[in-house]
Amino acid sequence: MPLTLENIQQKFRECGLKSTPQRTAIYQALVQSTAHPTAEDLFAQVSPTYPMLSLNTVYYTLSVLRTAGLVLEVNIGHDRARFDANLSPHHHVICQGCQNILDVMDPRLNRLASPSGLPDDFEISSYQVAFRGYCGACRKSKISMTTSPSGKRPVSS
Amino acid sequence: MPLTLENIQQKFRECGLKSTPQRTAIYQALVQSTAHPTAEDLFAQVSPTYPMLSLNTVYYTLSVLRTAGLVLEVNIGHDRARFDANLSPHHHVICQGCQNILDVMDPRLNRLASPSGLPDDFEISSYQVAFRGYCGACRKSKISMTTSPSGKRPVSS
DNA sequence: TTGCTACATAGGAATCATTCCTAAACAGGA
DNA sequence: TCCTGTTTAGGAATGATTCCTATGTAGCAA
Repeated sequence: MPLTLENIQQKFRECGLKSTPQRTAIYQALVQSTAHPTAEDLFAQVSPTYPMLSLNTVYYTLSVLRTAGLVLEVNIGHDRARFDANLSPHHHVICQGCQNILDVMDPRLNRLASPSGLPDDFEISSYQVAFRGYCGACRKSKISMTTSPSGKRPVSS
Repeated sequence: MPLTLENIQQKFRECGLKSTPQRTAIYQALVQSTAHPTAEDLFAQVSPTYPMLSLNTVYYTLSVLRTAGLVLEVNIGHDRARFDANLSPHHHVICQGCQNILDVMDPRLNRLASPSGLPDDFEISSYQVAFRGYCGACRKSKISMTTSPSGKRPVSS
Protein backbone atom coordinates (compact mmCIF):
# COMPACT_ATOMS: atom_id res chain seq x y z
CA MET A 1 0.00 0.00 0.00
CA PRO A 2 1.67 3.20 -1.17
CA LEU A 3 1.05 6.30 0.81
CA THR A 4 -0.99 8.53 -1.44
CA LEU A 5 -3.01 11.38 -0.11
CA GLU A 6 -6.07 9.60 -1.45
CA ASN A 7 -5.13 6.62 0.58
CA ILE A 8 -4.84 8.58 3.79
CA GLN A 9 -8.07 10.43 3.19
CA GLN A 10 -9.88 7.19 2.60
CA LYS A 11 -8.51 5.75 5.81
CA PHE A 12 -9.76 8.79 7.66
CA ARG A 13 -13.17 8.47 6.04
CA GLU A 14 -13.38 4.82 6.97
CA CYS A 15 -12.76 5.77 10.57
CA GLY A 16 -15.27 8.59 10.47
CA LEU A 17 -12.60 11.26 10.81
CA LYS A 18 -12.59 14.54 8.97
CA SER A 19 -9.56 14.96 6.82
CA THR A 20 -7.87 18.27 7.36
CA PRO A 21 -4.50 19.37 6.00
CA GLN A 22 -2.91 19.34 9.44
CA ARG A 23 -4.25 15.94 10.34
CA THR A 24 -3.15 14.48 7.05
CA ALA A 25 0.33 15.95 7.35
CA ILE A 26 0.80 14.67 10.88
CA TYR A 27 -0.34 11.19 10.01
CA GLN A 28 1.77 11.17 6.87
CA ALA A 29 4.86 12.21 8.79
CA LEU A 30 4.25 9.43 11.27
CA VAL A 31 3.69 6.76 8.64
CA GLN A 32 6.86 7.75 6.84
CA SER A 33 8.95 7.63 9.97
CA THR A 34 10.48 4.53 11.49
CA ALA A 35 11.87 6.48 14.42
CA HIS A 36 8.84 6.32 16.73
CA PRO A 37 8.66 10.09 17.02
CA THR A 38 7.29 12.06 19.93
CA ALA A 39 4.53 14.62 19.56
CA GLU A 40 7.21 17.30 19.55
CA ASP A 41 9.17 15.51 16.82
CA LEU A 42 6.10 15.44 14.62
CA PHE A 43 5.39 19.07 15.40
CA ALA A 44 8.91 19.99 14.34
CA GLN A 45 8.56 18.02 11.16
CA VAL A 46 5.19 19.38 10.08
CA SER A 47 5.63 22.90 11.39
CA PRO A 48 7.64 24.25 8.44
CA THR A 49 4.78 23.41 6.10
CA TYR A 50 2.08 24.66 8.46
CA PRO A 51 3.61 27.49 10.45
CA MET A 52 0.38 28.09 12.34
CA LEU A 53 0.30 24.49 13.55
CA SER A 54 -0.07 24.19 17.27
CA LEU A 55 1.63 21.51 19.32
CA ASN A 56 -1.75 21.18 20.90
CA THR A 57 -3.18 20.07 17.61
CA VAL A 58 -0.51 17.42 17.31
CA TYR A 59 -1.49 16.03 20.69
CA TYR A 60 -5.16 16.17 19.84
CA THR A 61 -4.63 14.58 16.46
CA LEU A 62 -2.53 11.78 17.90
CA SER A 63 -5.15 11.02 20.50
CA VAL A 64 -7.83 10.92 17.84
CA LEU A 65 -5.78 8.65 15.62
CA ARG A 66 -4.98 6.42 18.55
CA THR A 67 -8.63 6.14 19.47
CA ALA A 68 -9.44 5.34 15.86
CA GLY A 69 -6.84 2.61 15.95
CA LEU A 70 -4.64 4.16 13.28
CA VAL A 71 -1.61 4.71 15.46
CA LEU A 72 -0.16 3.08 18.52
CA GLU A 73 1.39 4.74 21.50
CA VAL A 74 4.74 3.13 22.18
CA ASN A 75 5.73 3.52 25.76
CA ILE A 76 9.38 3.10 26.32
CA GLY A 77 10.24 4.41 29.71
CA HIS A 78 7.95 6.71 31.57
CA ASP A 79 9.21 9.74 29.73
CA ARG A 80 7.42 11.27 26.81
CA ALA A 81 5.08 9.28 24.64
CA ARG A 82 6.24 8.01 21.29
CA PHE A 83 4.03 6.98 18.42
CA ASP A 84 4.02 4.35 15.74
CA ALA A 85 1.84 3.91 12.68
CA ASN A 86 3.13 0.40 12.09
CA LEU A 87 0.12 -1.68 13.02
CA SER A 88 1.45 -5.10 12.10
CA PRO A 89 2.56 -7.19 15.05
CA HIS A 90 6.11 -6.31 15.97
CA HIS A 91 8.39 -5.74 18.91
CA HIS A 92 10.97 -3.17 19.85
CA VAL A 93 14.67 -2.88 20.45
CA ILE A 94 15.68 0.14 22.46
CA CYS A 95 19.21 1.48 22.56
CA GLN A 96 19.90 2.55 26.11
CA GLY A 97 22.46 5.02 24.85
CA CYS A 98 20.68 7.09 22.23
CA GLN A 99 17.15 5.96 23.12
CA ASN A 100 16.44 5.09 19.52
CA ILE A 101 13.85 2.42 18.92
CA LEU A 102 14.02 -0.19 16.19
CA ASP A 103 11.19 -2.40 15.04
CA VAL A 104 11.66 -6.15 15.18
CA MET A 105 9.39 -8.41 13.20
CA ASP A 106 10.82 -11.81 14.06
CA PRO A 107 7.84 -14.16 13.61
CA ARG A 108 9.11 -16.41 16.39
CA LEU A 109 8.19 -13.66 18.82
CA ASN A 110 4.57 -13.72 17.75
CA ARG A 111 3.91 -17.17 19.10
CA LEU A 112 4.71 -16.86 22.76
CA ALA A 113 2.52 -19.00 24.97
CA SER A 114 0.43 -17.34 27.63
CA PRO A 115 2.48 -17.18 30.79
CA SER A 116 1.88 -19.66 33.56
CA GLY A 117 0.91 -18.62 37.05
CA LEU A 118 -1.77 -16.11 36.19
CA PRO A 119 -5.18 -15.98 37.84
CA ASP A 120 -7.56 -18.10 35.75
CA ASP A 121 -9.83 -15.21 34.93
CA PHE A 122 -7.10 -12.96 33.57
CA GLU A 123 -7.45 -12.63 29.83
CA ILE A 124 -4.32 -11.72 27.86
CA SER A 125 -5.08 -9.81 24.69
CA SER A 126 -1.62 -8.85 23.48
CA TYR A 127 1.98 -8.68 24.47
CA GLN A 128 5.11 -6.90 23.45
CA VAL A 129 8.73 -7.72 23.91
CA ALA A 130 11.12 -4.86 24.59
CA PHE A 131 14.76 -5.68 24.03
CA ARG A 132 17.32 -3.34 25.51
CA GLY A 133 20.95 -2.93 24.73
CA TYR A 134 23.37 -0.67 22.93
CA CYS A 135 23.69 0.05 19.25
CA GLY A 136 27.06 0.01 17.57
CA ALA A 137 27.63 3.74 17.81
CA CYS A 138 26.69 3.90 21.48
CA ARG A 139 28.85 0.91 22.33
CA LYS A 140 31.84 2.68 20.84
CA SER A 141 31.23 5.84 22.83
CA LYS A 142 30.64 3.77 25.97
CA ILE A 143 34.04 2.17 25.59
CA SER A 144 35.76 5.48 25.06
CA MET A 145 34.12 6.87 28.19
CA THR A 146 35.99 6.39 31.42
CA THR A 147 33.12 7.58 33.57
CA SER A 148 30.29 5.51 34.96
CA PRO A 149 27.76 4.15 32.49
CA SER A 150 24.71 4.59 34.70
CA GLY A 151 21.62 6.35 33.53
CA LYS A 152 20.46 9.38 35.46
CA ARG A 153 22.08 11.79 37.83
CA PRO A 154 21.68 11.12 41.52
CA VAL A 155 25.25 10.57 42.78
CA SER A 156 26.79 13.44 40.97
CA SER A 157 30.52 13.12 41.65
CA MET B 1 16.08 -14.22 52.77
CA PRO B 2 13.81 -12.70 55.39
CA LEU B 3 13.50 -8.98 55.54
CA THR B 4 15.10 -7.98 58.80
CA LEU B 5 16.31 -4.47 59.41
CA GLU B 6 19.79 -5.92 59.78
CA ASN B 7 19.45 -7.39 56.36
CA ILE B 8 18.50 -4.12 54.76
CA GLN B 9 21.22 -2.21 56.53
CA GLN B 10 23.78 -4.71 55.37
CA LYS B 11 22.59 -4.40 51.80
CA PHE B 12 22.96 -0.66 52.04
CA ARG B 13 26.46 -1.02 53.47
CA GLU B 14 27.46 -3.38 50.70
CA CYS B 15 26.39 -0.76 48.18
CA GLY B 16 28.16 2.01 50.04
CA LEU B 17 24.92 3.71 51.02
CA LYS B 18 24.29 5.30 54.37
CA SER B 19 21.40 3.76 56.16
CA THR B 20 18.92 6.30 57.40
CA PRO B 21 15.48 5.63 58.86
CA GLN B 22 13.73 7.17 55.86
CA ARG B 23 15.76 5.25 53.35
CA THR B 24 15.25 2.01 55.20
CA ALA B 25 11.52 2.54 55.49
CA ILE B 26 11.13 3.38 51.82
CA TYR B 27 13.10 0.36 50.70
CA GLN B 28 11.27 -1.89 53.14
CA ALA B 29 7.91 -0.70 51.87
CA LEU B 30 8.98 -1.40 48.33
CA VAL B 31 10.32 -4.86 49.08
CA GLN B 32 7.14 -5.81 50.89
CA SER B 33 4.93 -4.67 48.06
CA THR B 34 4.09 -6.66 44.97
CA ALA B 35 2.08 -3.80 43.50
CA HIS B 36 4.89 -1.93 41.74
CA PRO B 37 4.16 1.27 43.60
CA THR B 38 4.83 4.77 42.38
CA ALA B 39 6.93 7.26 44.32
CA GLU B 40 3.71 8.77 45.60
CA ASP B 41 2.42 5.38 46.72
CA LEU B 42 5.56 4.82 48.73
CA PHE B 43 5.35 8.30 50.14
CA ALA B 44 1.78 7.65 51.29
CA GLN B 45 2.81 4.39 52.85
CA VAL B 46 5.82 5.66 54.76
CA SER B 47 4.48 9.11 55.59
CA PRO B 48 2.41 8.08 58.62
CA THR B 49 5.54 6.77 60.32
CA TYR B 50 7.71 9.71 59.26
CA PRO B 51 5.41 12.71 59.06
CA MET B 52 8.29 14.99 58.09
CA LEU B 53 9.12 12.83 55.09
CA SER B 54 9.32 14.73 51.85
CA LEU B 55 8.14 13.33 48.54
CA ASN B 56 11.40 14.71 47.30
CA THR B 57 13.27 12.33 49.53
CA VAL B 58 11.32 9.43 48.12
CA TYR B 59 12.36 10.42 44.61
CA TYR B 60 15.96 10.91 45.67
CA THR B 61 16.04 7.63 47.55
CA LEU B 62 14.58 5.71 44.65
CA SER B 63 17.11 7.15 42.27
CA VAL B 64 19.93 6.23 44.63
CA LEU B 65 18.61 2.71 45.06
CA ARG B 66 18.17 2.36 41.34
CA THR B 67 21.72 3.50 40.70
CA ALA B 68 22.92 1.04 43.30
CA GLY B 69 21.01 -1.68 41.52
CA LEU B 70 18.72 -2.45 44.43
CA VAL B 71 15.49 -1.50 42.69
CA LEU B 72 14.25 -1.43 39.13
CA GLU B 73 12.16 1.18 37.47
CA VAL B 74 9.23 -0.49 35.75
CA ASN B 75 7.95 1.59 32.92
CA ILE B 76 4.45 0.69 31.97
CA GLY B 77 3.03 3.40 29.84
CA HIS B 78 4.60 6.80 29.71
CA ASP B 79 2.83 7.96 32.83
CA ARG B 80 4.42 7.95 36.22
CA ALA B 81 7.31 5.70 37.09
CA ARG B 82 6.70 2.55 39.08
CA PHE B 83 9.28 0.65 41.06
CA ASP B 84 10.09 -2.95 41.81
CA ALA B 85 12.51 -4.49 44.30
CA ASN B 86 12.13 -7.91 42.72
CA LEU B 87 15.48 -8.35 41.03
CA SER B 88 15.07 -11.89 39.76
CA PRO B 89 14.28 -12.15 36.06
CA HIS B 90 10.59 -11.79 35.52
CA HIS B 91 8.02 -10.25 33.24
CA HIS B 92 4.84 -8.29 33.70
CA VAL B 93 1.14 -8.60 33.08
CA ILE B 94 -0.70 -5.31 33.02
CA CYS B 95 -4.44 -5.03 33.43
CA GLN B 96 -5.64 -2.38 31.04
CA GLY B 97 -8.61 -1.73 33.25
CA CYS B 98 -7.18 -1.11 36.70
CA GLN B 99 -3.57 -0.68 35.59
CA ASN B 100 -2.40 -3.19 38.15
CA ILE B 101 0.78 -5.03 37.35
CA LEU B 102 1.44 -8.68 38.16
CA ASP B 103 4.81 -10.39 38.08
CA VAL B 104 5.22 -13.42 35.84
CA MET B 105 8.11 -15.77 36.40
CA ASP B 106 7.49 -18.33 33.68
CA PRO B 107 10.97 -19.73 32.96
CA ARG B 108 10.08 -20.29 29.32
CA LEU B 109 10.12 -16.54 28.88
CA ASN B 110 13.72 -16.30 30.01
CA ARG B 111 15.09 -18.16 27.02
CA LEU B 112 13.96 -16.07 24.09
CA ALA B 113 16.44 -15.99 21.24
CA SER B 114 17.85 -12.68 20.13
CA PRO B 115 15.58 -11.29 17.45
CA SER B 116 16.57 -11.58 13.83
CA GLY B 117 17.01 -8.58 11.59
CA LEU B 118 19.07 -6.42 13.91
CA PRO B 119 22.23 -4.59 12.86
CA ASP B 120 25.18 -6.86 13.60
CA ASP B 121 26.74 -4.47 16.06
CA PHE B 122 23.66 -4.09 18.22
CA GLU B 123 24.20 -5.82 21.53
CA ILE B 124 21.11 -6.95 23.43
CA SER B 125 21.62 -7.00 27.16
CA SER B 126 18.14 -7.77 28.45
CA TYR B 127 14.53 -7.93 27.48
CA GLN B 128 11.16 -7.84 29.09
CA VAL B 129 7.81 -9.10 27.98
CA ALA B 130 4.76 -7.02 28.83
CA PHE B 131 1.46 -8.85 28.56
CA ARG B 132 -1.67 -6.76 28.44
CA GLY B 133 -5.22 -7.75 29.04
CA TYR B 134 -7.98 -7.56 31.60
CA CYS B 135 -8.17 -9.09 35.02
CA GLY B 136 -11.31 -10.89 36.15
CA ALA B 137 -12.77 -7.93 37.98
CA CYS B 138 -12.20 -5.52 35.11
CA ARG B 139 -13.62 -7.96 32.59
CA LYS B 140 -16.81 -8.09 34.61
CA SER B 141 -17.15 -4.33 34.74
CA LYS B 142 -16.32 -4.08 31.03
CA ILE B 143 -19.19 -6.40 30.22
CA SER B 144 -21.61 -4.46 32.37
CA MET B 145 -20.57 -1.23 30.67
CA THR B 146 -22.48 -0.25 27.57
CA THR B 147 -20.14 2.60 26.69
CA SER B 148 -17.04 2.42 24.54
CA PRO B 149 -14.07 0.56 25.92
CA SER B 150 -11.42 2.90 24.56
CA GLY B 151 -8.74 4.36 26.74
CA LYS B 152 -8.50 8.12 27.01
CA ARG B 153 -10.78 11.03 26.39
CA PRO B 154 -10.54 12.68 22.99
CA VAL B 155 -13.93 12.08 21.39
CA SER B 156 -16.00 13.02 24.35
CA SER B 157 -19.55 12.21 23.28
C1' DT C 1 -23.70 26.55 -4.63
C1' DT C 2 -24.83 28.01 -0.07
C1' DG C 3 -25.62 27.46 4.83
C1' DC C 4 -25.33 24.84 9.01
C1' DT C 5 -23.37 22.30 12.45
C1' DA C 6 -20.28 19.59 14.67
C1' DC C 7 -15.69 18.68 14.78
C1' DA C 8 -10.82 20.87 14.38
C1' DT C 9 -7.52 24.17 15.34
C1' DA C 10 -4.70 27.55 17.94
C1' DG C 11 -3.23 29.70 21.81
C1' DG C 12 -2.97 30.43 26.43
C1' DA C 13 -3.50 28.75 31.00
C1' DA C 14 -3.51 24.83 34.14
C1' DT C 15 -1.93 20.38 35.84
C1' DC C 16 1.04 16.98 37.41
C1' DA C 17 5.17 14.18 37.85
C1' DT C 18 9.67 14.94 38.38
C1' DT C 19 13.96 17.53 39.00
C1' DC C 20 16.69 21.43 40.67
C1' DC C 21 18.42 24.31 44.35
C1' DT C 22 19.74 25.24 48.97
C1' DA C 23 20.21 25.26 53.85
C1' DA C 24 20.00 22.44 57.80
C1' DA C 25 20.48 17.65 59.81
C1' DC C 26 22.92 13.58 60.41
C1' DA C 27 25.59 8.92 59.55
C1' DG C 28 29.79 6.97 59.82
C1' DG C 29 34.61 7.14 59.85
C1' DA C 30 38.89 9.43 62.07
C1' DT D 1 33.79 13.39 70.11
C1' DC D 2 34.49 15.88 65.87
C1' DC D 3 34.36 16.43 60.77
C1' DT D 4 32.94 15.79 56.33
C1' DG D 5 30.26 14.44 52.82
C1' DT D 6 25.78 12.54 52.22
C1' DT D 7 20.88 13.00 53.14
C1' DT D 8 16.84 15.40 54.02
C1' DA D 9 13.04 18.85 53.50
C1' DG D 10 10.93 22.41 51.37
C1' DG D 11 10.18 25.48 47.92
C1' DA D 12 10.80 26.77 43.24
C1' DA D 13 11.49 25.34 38.44
C1' DT D 14 10.83 22.38 34.48
C1' DG D 15 8.62 20.00 30.90
C1' DA D 16 5.18 16.99 28.91
C1' DT D 17 0.52 16.81 28.55
C1' DT D 18 -4.22 18.30 29.19
C1' DC D 19 -7.87 21.73 29.77
C1' DC D 20 -10.47 25.70 28.23
C1' DT D 21 -12.39 28.52 24.75
C1' DA D 22 -13.03 31.30 20.76
C1' DT D 23 -12.54 30.99 15.94
C1' DG D 24 -12.12 28.27 11.65
C1' DT D 25 -13.55 24.79 8.50
C1' DA D 26 -14.94 20.00 6.48
C1' DG D 27 -18.67 17.72 5.04
C1' DC D 28 -23.43 17.12 4.79
C1' DA D 29 -28.07 18.75 3.27
C1' DA D 30 -31.00 21.86 1.02
